[in-house]
Formats: sequence, C-alpha cells, structure tokens
Amino acid sequence: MTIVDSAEELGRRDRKKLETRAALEHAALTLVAERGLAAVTVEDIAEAVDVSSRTFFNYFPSKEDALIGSGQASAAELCERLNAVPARVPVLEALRLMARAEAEHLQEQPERWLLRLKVFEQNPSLLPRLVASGSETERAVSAAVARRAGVEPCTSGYPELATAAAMAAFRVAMLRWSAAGGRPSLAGLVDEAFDQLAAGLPNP
Amino acid sequence: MTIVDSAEELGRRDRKKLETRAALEHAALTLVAERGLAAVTVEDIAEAVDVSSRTFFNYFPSKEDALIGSGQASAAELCERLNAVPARVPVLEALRLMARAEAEHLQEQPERWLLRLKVFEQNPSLLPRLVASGSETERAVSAAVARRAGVEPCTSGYPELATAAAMAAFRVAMLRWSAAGGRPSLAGLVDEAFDQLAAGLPNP
DNA sequence: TGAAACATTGCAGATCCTGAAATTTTTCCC
DNA sequence: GGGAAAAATTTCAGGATCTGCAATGTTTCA
Repeated sequence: MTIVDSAEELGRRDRKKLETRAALEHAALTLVAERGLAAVTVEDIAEAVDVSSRTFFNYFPSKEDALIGSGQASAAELCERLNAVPARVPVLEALRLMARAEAEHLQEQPERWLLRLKVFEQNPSLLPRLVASGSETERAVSAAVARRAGVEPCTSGYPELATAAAMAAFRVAMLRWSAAGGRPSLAGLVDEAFDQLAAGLPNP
Repeated sequence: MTIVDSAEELGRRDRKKLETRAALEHAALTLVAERGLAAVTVEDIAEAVDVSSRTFFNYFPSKEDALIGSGQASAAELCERLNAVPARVPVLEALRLMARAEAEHLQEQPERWLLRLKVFEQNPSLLPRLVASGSETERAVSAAVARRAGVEPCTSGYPELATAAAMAAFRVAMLRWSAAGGRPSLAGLVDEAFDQLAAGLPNP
C-alpha cells in the first residue's frame, strides 16, 4: 500500500505478494523503531499485517532480513552496472559510478531509507549486514572487478580490497546521510568518500 | 590445555575459566570445520568439553561468538596501540601500524587462525564479523581516529572512512593469508593492502 | 575451619525457525 | 460460469537458541 513501485505487468497474485512483503517490511521497521529489536517478535510483525507467523517466514528467512528488506540492488544488478562502465575507466571510478547509481536509487525514497538507517543505528547488531546484505554481494562484485582489472582473483588481493573499500565508502556515506537527517545529497556524500579514497586518505 | 598463553598471576579459579573458554572455542571450531555450522548444536559443543549447555551460554552469548573467540584484540587494546603512535604520523600510517601489530599478534598462532579463517570462509554468514567482531570496535577506533585527526566525528566522515578502509584492508589481508595457506607473512600482506590504500587504489 | 564469593547446573519458558500436511485463494482453460 | 491445476496461507509438531532463577558445588580468603 505504501511503496509498491514496479507493479507493472503483474497478475493479482504477484501484486498481492509484493504488497504483503512490503507491508511486512514496513511493519517490522516501524515496530522496531518504536520498541527496539529485542522487544519485537515475529508474531508481533505478522499480527500487525494480519497474517500467520508462518507466513512471515515464507517471505523472510529471519526477523533481521525483514528489516534489511528488498529495496537494495541485488548483486547481479550491481555487477551489471559495473560492467556497463567502459573498460578504459579506472576500477575505482567504475566502482564510484556504480555506487552513485545505487545512491540515486535509494534517494528516491528518503523516508523509507532514513527510517531503516535509524533502526540500524539503534540496533548495531544489524550494522554488519548493511552493506548489500553481506558478503555474497561483495564476492560477486569483487569477481566482476577482477574480470575488469584482468587479475586472477585472490592472488593480488586488489579486487577484494577495492570492493571492500568501495563498500565501506558507501556505508559511511549512508551513515553520514542519516546523521544529517537526509539533508545533503547521498550521491554527493558518496562522491566525497570516493574522492578521499582516490586521494589515498590523506590527513584532512 | 591447548592454548592458554597469559596464565600468569591467576588463581586456580580463573585459570580453569580460561581453560574452559579455550576448550569451548576449540571444540566449536573443530566441530564446525568438520560438519558445518548448521550441523553443530550448542549441546554438541558443550558435550565435547563435558559441561552443560547452560554453561556454554555463561561463556558465550551465542554459538557464533564461540567461533569468533577471544583471541582478537579488544577495542580498547586497538585504540591503545593507535594512541601510542606519535601524533605527527599521518592517520593512515598510524592505522597501518595498529594493523601490523595485530597481524603479528595473530601470526603467533597460525594453526589456530587458519582453522578459524577456514571455518569463516566455509560459513559466509560469519564473515561480516571477521574483523572487529561487529561495529563496537569500529566505533571505538574511529572515535580515536577523530581525536587524532582533530575532527568532529560524523561530520566530515573522514575518521569513519579511514577506519572502515583500514578494517577492510586487514580483512582482505587475512583472507589472502588464509587462501595462501599461511605461507606469506600476514604482516606483509597487511602492508601491501595499506600501500594500495595509500596510493589511492590505482589500477594494478 | 567457616563464611563469602563465584562457577556450574537443572529447569521452566519464550522465541526462533523448519518441515509436512491440510485448507483456502487465485489462475486458467473449457 | 464451472472446475481442475497451481500456488499461497495456515495449522501443527518439533528442534534449537537463549534467558532468568534457584539450587548445588567449588574456590578463595580471613
């Protein structure tokens, strides 16, 4: 009901599924924002959406996953964006463009993401999963980076390091964005972070 | 019995506690290395050490925490090392020295850490916690960095970014070290990663 | 030796999460 | 419209995680 963007070309069934999923996400976020992670049970969330708690687990493998949600780009989408950048562009710049694109995407729904980030800050156990839902994405992206850089993966360490640094830059930009209440442009903050990375993190 | 290094100046009670904790860590690691994370229950681990599963939870808040163990430097120790570096040394170099010190520390028990890393690689859900066992350490270090750089935290984003990048460098170095079977020096790999960071991650 | 301090344990119970079968809803074809 | 096939939801049973609490040992120290 709140945020169902790409409801094009879908039957009633799939539309309802998207709706239920979005409702569960939203209920999870608002409840946890109110009471804190530990004080919200799966049953609470399910009840708020009026489904059984078993249904909740048909949508999300865990309570945390409902908070992470499905708004983030998948690993495949990120890699696609990365691959779309011409090969002559240096790796770090390509990663910056990828991150910028994702930033602009998230910025389209500021309230949603600011609420999510608030929840993440208030419940630090969730923080490690902030970056593109864990290591799967990082693996995929670093594989794409290795291909682009023409390097054997896991020997030079360059793809892994560049990817990890880029993720870190993105994460820091998001936290700054949240801390500033969404005022500055997220894409701009991402740019700043990448500038610092590209400059070798000199003293400020 | 296996790895109790600093057993100096401790009564029998505390010695036994250290021993039990180390035994639980070790049992958790070996069992999970054999069977995989999902196929090992807390009861299995407790039984292998011959304590009740309730006792396990007196030592570790969760199964995962037993795998992470207590061998890593605490947030306070890392900050101490960081603060010990003269103020005129640039931030990134100070972080490098901190990381090197930690690397040399871990290197003193290669088998232990290689086993741990193997377990982490085989169970990716653990990976985000590899460095800095969560965000607490990262917060503490970035606060120390902010102090050193004379910057207000959370406005420039520099301390958070430098810290996150340093942690990423350390993590990547550890994974390379593990992938190479512990052959090269971990400290050397850390150095390489920081070199790349300091150079602004140019194409390799 | 005796008492205080602390570690371990068993137990009850809440929550998390999964598999399987039963039930309801949606789709689709005639 | 009617009815079978497909899919989503629900109920139920059950294992696993993790937390208090009270009871029982063990260590420490005076």
